[in-house]
Amino acid sequence: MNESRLNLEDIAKKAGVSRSTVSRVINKEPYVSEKTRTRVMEIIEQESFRPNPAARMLVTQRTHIIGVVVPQISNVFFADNSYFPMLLQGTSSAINEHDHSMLLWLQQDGETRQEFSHRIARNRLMDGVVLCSIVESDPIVEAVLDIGLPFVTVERPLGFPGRPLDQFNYVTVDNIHAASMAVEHLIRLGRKHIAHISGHLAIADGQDRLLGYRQALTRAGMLIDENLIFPGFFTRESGYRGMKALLKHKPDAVFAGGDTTAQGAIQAIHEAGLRIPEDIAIVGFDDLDIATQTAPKLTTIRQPVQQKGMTAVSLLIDRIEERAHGPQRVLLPTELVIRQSCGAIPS
Amino acid sequence: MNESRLNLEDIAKKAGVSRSTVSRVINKEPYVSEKTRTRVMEIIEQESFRPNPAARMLVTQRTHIIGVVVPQISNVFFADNSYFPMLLQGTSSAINEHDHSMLLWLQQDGETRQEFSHRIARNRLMDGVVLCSIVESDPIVEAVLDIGLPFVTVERPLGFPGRPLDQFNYVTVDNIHAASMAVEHLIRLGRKHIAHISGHLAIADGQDRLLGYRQALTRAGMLIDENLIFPGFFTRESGYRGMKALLKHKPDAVFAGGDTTAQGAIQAIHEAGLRIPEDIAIVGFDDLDIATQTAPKLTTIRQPVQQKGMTAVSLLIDRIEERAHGPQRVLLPTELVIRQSCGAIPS
DNA sequence: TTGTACGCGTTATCAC
DNA sequence: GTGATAACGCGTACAA
Repeated sequence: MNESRLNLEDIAKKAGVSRSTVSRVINKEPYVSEKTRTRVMEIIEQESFRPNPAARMLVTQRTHIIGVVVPQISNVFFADNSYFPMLLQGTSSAINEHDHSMLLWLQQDGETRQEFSHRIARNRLMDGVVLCSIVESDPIVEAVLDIGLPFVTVERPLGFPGRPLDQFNYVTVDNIHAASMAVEHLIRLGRKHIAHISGHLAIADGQDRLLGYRQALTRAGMLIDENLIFPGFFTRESGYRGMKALLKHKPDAVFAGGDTTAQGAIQAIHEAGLRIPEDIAIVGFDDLDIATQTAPKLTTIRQPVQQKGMTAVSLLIDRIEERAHGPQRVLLPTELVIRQSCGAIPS
Repeated sequence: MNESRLNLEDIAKKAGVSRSTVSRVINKEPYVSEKTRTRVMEIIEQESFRPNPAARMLVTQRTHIIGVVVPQISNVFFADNSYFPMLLQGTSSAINEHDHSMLLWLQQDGETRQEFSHRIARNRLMDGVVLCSIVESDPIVEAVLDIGLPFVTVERPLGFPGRPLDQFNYVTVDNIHAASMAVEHLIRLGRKHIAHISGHLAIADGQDRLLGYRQALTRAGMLIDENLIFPGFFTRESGYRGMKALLKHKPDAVFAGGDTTAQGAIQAIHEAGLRIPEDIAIVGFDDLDIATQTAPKLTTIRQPVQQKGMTAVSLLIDRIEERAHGPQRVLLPTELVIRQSCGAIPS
């Protein structure tokens, strides 16, 4: 909102019609003659008039603003990988497509999740929010539920005691199945001691990938050695530390919960003087940019991160505009991308 | 804006006062007795009432929304490095501190800069914008100038024909001096054939770093070999290609326009079977996370990216609230961070 | 098909 | 100190 600008009344005067007619034209309502419509349009164009959004919000009770909430789980946003920038590209694209605007919420250093959720809930500017990296009993989810703000999570929601889980809308990938695919690839290649550096286990993605790892081993009749499971945080650093710890137990393969984690693990493997894939094979998850920049290039599970963002926004706007009612869940496809880190020949 | 909520009138009724008094309390205005103030405050707290921002905007002509505009120069945002996430952390933090909200604008794939600038200018939700990666005669800058939207650039602005440059507010670092520091470091270590892979030369940061490179060589009495200058784009890929091209001319050192660029260059150097720093020394710029993840670790120029974002927001809000009038320029400090990529012993 | 009149929830300007 | 009341700019029944 800057300086003094024209309003509906001014345009109406210039066009020789009433304010309501101009309003009808702008909102593409019926019952306006072609003649007046074009005349009004011309003036609007010529003055490059845009209705005052605040006035509009006030009367329609809609802001056309979508919030995107990014909690700071272990600094993943601002330094560790490109997952969130890609997700934002996705949400931004869809939000733009729907003629909305994107309000971005980043958790601050030293701000608790509780405080963060308060900050979001106090703001009344949004028609709905996209939530990611949610954890069990997440205060952010509780807060938006409390104030009745429509939301979609980019993640399977975890337990929320006392909350009807069937009202949650979300978009994600089948992490369990995808993780199984990764581990089965390693099994197929003859690996016997397959380790796992998990993602953040407070997050569904992390939990489900661990579960998929377990299932794949079990299905193959292999024993699960708890020593070969290291709980990480989706970060490079936890991948590095995890691998260092795992090396004591002589794994011949690792499934990392994310590409960034894999990157850290690769560094640890190299520092130990071991070769990839000869001594240790490794599979990642996400297929971020870095997957093609490691040496050797990383075999990984590709998930459509941008599309997750886009879909989340679509679901959200459908809900806001009440085009959709029941719970909406979308599972996007994943794909095993074979590169050089497992010794399989890329077909 | 969700469902039916309470308004000033409701609170007033519960407190047994008038709407105006409640308004005064909320806006911390004087001329309210302590007694009524606390009573009203209690009710506000208890009902967790928040004034309707739309109504507020309508009358105050202020939205308390700051836009942050990120053009997509060679995909830098969503895949190539952590510069923008860090910048966003900075803006977000300051915006939050000032009780504003952050509207994020990302240029879309396939969207021209012209279209992007239109999309931004059409939106009337912002009190001001932070602009980055601006180029010469940038349509985005032209657009915000045209509509009179307050803005601050995170970059020294380039020529804008017919525009009074002295009205531009910006925050940046002294790129020329910083680049000189980097090159002088290489000279001090005895390097004779120092190459430069530049950043994007349409952007001031890119231009100024190149200039600093030239100045340092000249001051040292060294000849400038144009063959040793490769025009890049701040991306890893341009660093990789640039280094491949430069290797033909046998440089013994490289100053890269950014850490990501340096990362690409390092890869090319290694692939050529050369050693760092023995055969080629390399200095980067930014001191991003990746600077400590290359092998060897990267000597680089540190610039305070988050602080750039924070400062930009402060300047902007000062301008919006008319606390500041003249042009405001802030130069943040840089620092040479010596690691292992030049052969100097970190002191 | 068009115009009138009211309401959305605040802040600001007056009186008192 | 406090309370009416007029804006702010738009959408929308309702009347014409």
